[in-house]
Amino acid sequence: MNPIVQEIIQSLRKSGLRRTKALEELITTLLESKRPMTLAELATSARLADQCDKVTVFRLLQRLAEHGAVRRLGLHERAAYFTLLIPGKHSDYLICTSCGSIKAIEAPCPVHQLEAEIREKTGYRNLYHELEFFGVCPKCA
Amino acid sequence: MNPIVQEIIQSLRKSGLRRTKALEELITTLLESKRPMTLAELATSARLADQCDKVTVFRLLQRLAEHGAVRRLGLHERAAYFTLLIPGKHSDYLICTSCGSIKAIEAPCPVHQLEAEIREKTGYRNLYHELEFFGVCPKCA
DNA sequence: GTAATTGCAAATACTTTGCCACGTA
DNA sequence: TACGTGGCAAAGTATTTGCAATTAC
Repeated sequence: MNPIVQEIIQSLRKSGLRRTKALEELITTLLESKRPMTLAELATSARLADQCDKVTVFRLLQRLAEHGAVRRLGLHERAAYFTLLIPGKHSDYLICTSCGSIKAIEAPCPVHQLEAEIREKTGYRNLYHELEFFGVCPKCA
Repeated sequence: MNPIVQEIIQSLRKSGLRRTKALEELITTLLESKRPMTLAELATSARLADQCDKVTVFRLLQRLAEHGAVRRLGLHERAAYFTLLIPGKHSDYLICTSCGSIKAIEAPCPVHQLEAEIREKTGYRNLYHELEFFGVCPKCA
């Protein structure tokens, strides 16, 4: 099994979470995905569909978010999107408003400077940001 | 009545929308608000609560969004947020993850350069972005 | 054995649609 | 008059909770 998955689970176990098959598969699925996924997508994905109930995936995501292992994103859909939170990694996204495709943006994020300013000037704690670009992709146009 | 509201309604009338009291009050409310608002907030706001049904507000917002007069935002809540789209104006937001307060950020948006690059390199049309900062505000911390 | 985890069912929250009456132009 | 608009009720979609059974450690 993927050593990064092992590492994440190890860290979670210290917080009292138990190592279950569903947890393992969920983290693996999120890690393999190159974009955020919805609860419905996760629950019906190859690794999880026959593994456990949708509600279980929901509760796992909830716990993982509480422990800072995943982040819940907006991304403009009615359903919430989830992504693994890996220290040092950050993604902004490019989303097609027509077909809904989501791509991570390669370019370095231009927001860190402003984020630092806001942190200083406003005194907000645990600051992070979410940046998305919306438009109609070439295929749809 | 506010001349900007008049102007917006004029422009909408050219697209076939009719001037109704509810439309007027909705646009005025959105214009007066310094932050995006949810459907529920709008429907129960001073100007609209006794004016019309929630469903009517919903449909108005829908029409306005279709005609590019309002934009629907994510902002991480379960409910969608709406904001008037005024040419030349753009806001990024600072949101408290604890109390949910939303503030527009004064500083100039640092993303336009990247947005231009993406427009060129990817060929996406009608590109725009949404940028939010999340953190715990001083009051909540 | 104990506490975390799970499944299933049901409750909630928010959004969206249908249908017919009404108002604007 | 004609067609956009409004209200009310109901359906749809996504999320969240309750509780008893199960599993990890």
